[in-house]
Amino acid sequence: MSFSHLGLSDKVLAAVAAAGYTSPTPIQDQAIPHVLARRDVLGIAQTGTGKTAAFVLPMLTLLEKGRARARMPRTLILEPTRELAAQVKEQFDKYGAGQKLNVALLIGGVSFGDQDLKLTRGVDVLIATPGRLLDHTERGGLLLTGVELLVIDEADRMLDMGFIPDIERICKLVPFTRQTLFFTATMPNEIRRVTDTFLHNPEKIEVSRPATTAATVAQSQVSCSREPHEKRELLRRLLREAKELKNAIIFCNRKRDVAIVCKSLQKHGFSAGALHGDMDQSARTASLDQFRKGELPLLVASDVAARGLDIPEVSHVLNFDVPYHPDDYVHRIGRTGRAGRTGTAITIVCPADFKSLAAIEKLTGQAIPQADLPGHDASANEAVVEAGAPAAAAAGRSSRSRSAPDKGGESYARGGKRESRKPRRSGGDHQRHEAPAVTAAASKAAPPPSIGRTLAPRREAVSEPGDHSHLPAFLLRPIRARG
DNA sequence: AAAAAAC
Repeated sequence: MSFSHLGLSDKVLAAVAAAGYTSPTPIQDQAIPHVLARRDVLGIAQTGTGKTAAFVLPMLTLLEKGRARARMPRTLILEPTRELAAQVKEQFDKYGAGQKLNVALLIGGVSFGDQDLKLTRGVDVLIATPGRLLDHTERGGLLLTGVELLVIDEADRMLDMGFIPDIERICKLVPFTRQTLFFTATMPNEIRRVTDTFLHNPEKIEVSRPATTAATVAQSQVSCSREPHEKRELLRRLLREAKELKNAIIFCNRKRDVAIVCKSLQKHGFSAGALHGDMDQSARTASLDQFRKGELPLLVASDVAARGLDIPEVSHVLNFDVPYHPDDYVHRIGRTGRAGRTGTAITIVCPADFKSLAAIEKLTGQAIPQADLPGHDASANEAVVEAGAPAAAAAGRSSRSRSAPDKGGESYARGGKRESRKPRRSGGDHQRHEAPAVTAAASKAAPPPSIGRTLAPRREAVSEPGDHSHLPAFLLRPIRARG
């Protein structure tokens, strides 16, 4: 199988070959001919399936003809986060280097004026997050009446983030006759409503969900008390003792904890950077760039980094917190073990997390084994297993089927009020549906109860701040870098 | 519960 039969132009084929790709992924193979035939496409695909190139490559071929007019972009791509938007732009820069294309990025957090200037010069490809795009249209600096092709990417995530009303507004600003490419990982009712309204006789392409969690990722959990201080200490131990750690993303549930954990690691001599949505855009970009280049081995991040970001060669994912929503776990650990490489995912679990953990094990259909950490006090975890086992068993009786991708359907069905930008994801909806039996391991017999034991005794410090004797050199902070 | 996204 090669790219040559898909109908791409010679220029694009040359760029693909130069990038070292020889065979298309299933979504590329199926979508590209339809895009080139100017059909609408509904692509149901996860990130990591080669989805971006599935629209970038044919768009480059289509854009070889024609020229952009001032303030009237020819194509428009909508992305849920700034980082994803920037990542798509990189793909255009990479594969479109041989073409004189004007590609503009309209995202928040950066200068409005520069973007406006670029729009006046005419753009072939406009890549945007919804808020900033609407800002430009409302100020009159941007006309969407010349858009020939519209891409809506990560639609279900936009739904989670409350962007659907914005998407609908934007869809009404582009010509009715445009071509639309629509990508989503799942099809909840609210998304189905959007596709029914805005797609014309779409070609539906569904690529098999990559096994929810890649087999190349070794998963484990480590118990801990909920004391932030002890969690940070455990995190340091995990980093020190991790095998074959090259670099790691450390996920926290809250932005403030991202900042705290990052600072703490730095204080203890680790070379770490932070990434969350309250940082200014230049700092976000800087952290991500340094991490990608390998200059920064540790990235402490919120779920802004959980989905879609392409960071090759992440050896470890560490969940400082168990994510609230099981899908987020799958996305987080999907940052490692990519492209057939091996990866390691370790999750720190406190007693209060048993529900979230049971939901994760049910979603992935596999129990997460305890990490082997000699001397680590597991007493805090006995409460977890004890409380978690009945929950997992109950889940086996009444949970949803994983073959039904439109999870939480009814919870999305109502609403649609413009002013409500709140996510409508209903927590705990997994309790209401039915599902396959939970794995044997997850429902294994619970150990004897240890009632009332929620806090592990304070462990002896593994090392004092400033004692970096066991820390590999590359994990150390360079002297007087990054205050 | 939290995060994300416009000034």
